[in-house]
Amino acid sequence: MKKAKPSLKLEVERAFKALGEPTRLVILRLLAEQELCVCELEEVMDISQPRISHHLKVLREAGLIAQRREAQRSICSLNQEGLSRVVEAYHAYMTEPLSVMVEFREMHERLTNLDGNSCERKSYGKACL
Amino acid sequence: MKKAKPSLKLEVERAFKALGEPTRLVILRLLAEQELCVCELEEVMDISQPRISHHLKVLREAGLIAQRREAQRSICSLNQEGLSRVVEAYHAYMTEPLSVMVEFREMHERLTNLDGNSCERKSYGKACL
DNA sequence: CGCTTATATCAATATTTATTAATATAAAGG
DNA sequence: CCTTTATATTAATAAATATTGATATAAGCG
Repeated sequence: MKKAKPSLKLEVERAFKALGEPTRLVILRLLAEQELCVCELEEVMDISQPRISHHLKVLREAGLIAQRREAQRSICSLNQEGLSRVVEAYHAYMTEPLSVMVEFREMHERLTNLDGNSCERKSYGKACL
Repeated sequence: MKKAKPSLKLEVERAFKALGEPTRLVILRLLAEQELCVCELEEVMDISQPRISHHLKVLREAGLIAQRREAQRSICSLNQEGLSRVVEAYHAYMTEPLSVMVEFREMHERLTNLDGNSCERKSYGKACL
């Protein structure tokens, strides 16, 4: 069976996490210049091959790049719509009603019930001294 | 003295890193509903106050939220242009010529000199057996 | 097939980041 | 001032992620 589609929130988190790492930002920027295979990235960036492969996997799973085989080589290319997809997902996440997102069920309830006395409720002890 | 403006790459990295974390994504989503002070976030999210403060700092430094004082309270609000700013910075990062970005100086050189023999150069030993 | 090239995966370690508990600071109010 | 409320900061710990070194897999070649 294929893996279930992650929630909007998880999808957004995964994409931004992939984008928020220096090595991966370099890979993306280089792929913006031209397609590169793994060993070329290795040579240009001067870092180890497993390290490249690891980051490529993260980027691929976030939908930011594509990889295809060509003989033994794995050719990497930038997914041009990558970021706009992420931005769309983020926008959907930010506008989807809280009542619709399961992970917000309880928080939505508490948010609705806010009465302006949140701080007072967290008394700092010494009450009975 | 004020701190120097970070490079485009660092700016982008910081913003995406701020966005790629589940607790912060919740804070952002709640602030999309309404302004909230720290203790309200604490109550709605049901997590500790220092934890909230820590994440607020990260979000603030990434330019994604604003905080203002009102009496003892610190009122947090979503920076509406936050994401578009980030997207613009990312776009600038991805299109700025490699020759212009200092951190790409050496990589740009090696990229230019790629000759299609990157893989062969990384011989796997046994050459002399 | 056996061999080489190219990439992927895995387990162990290092590094970074988040969380907690304790404490410090800031802002009223009596 | 002293006290309470609200938030921030700090040091210690826990958890997540990146890196490395070793090894496995995959694809062409003789």
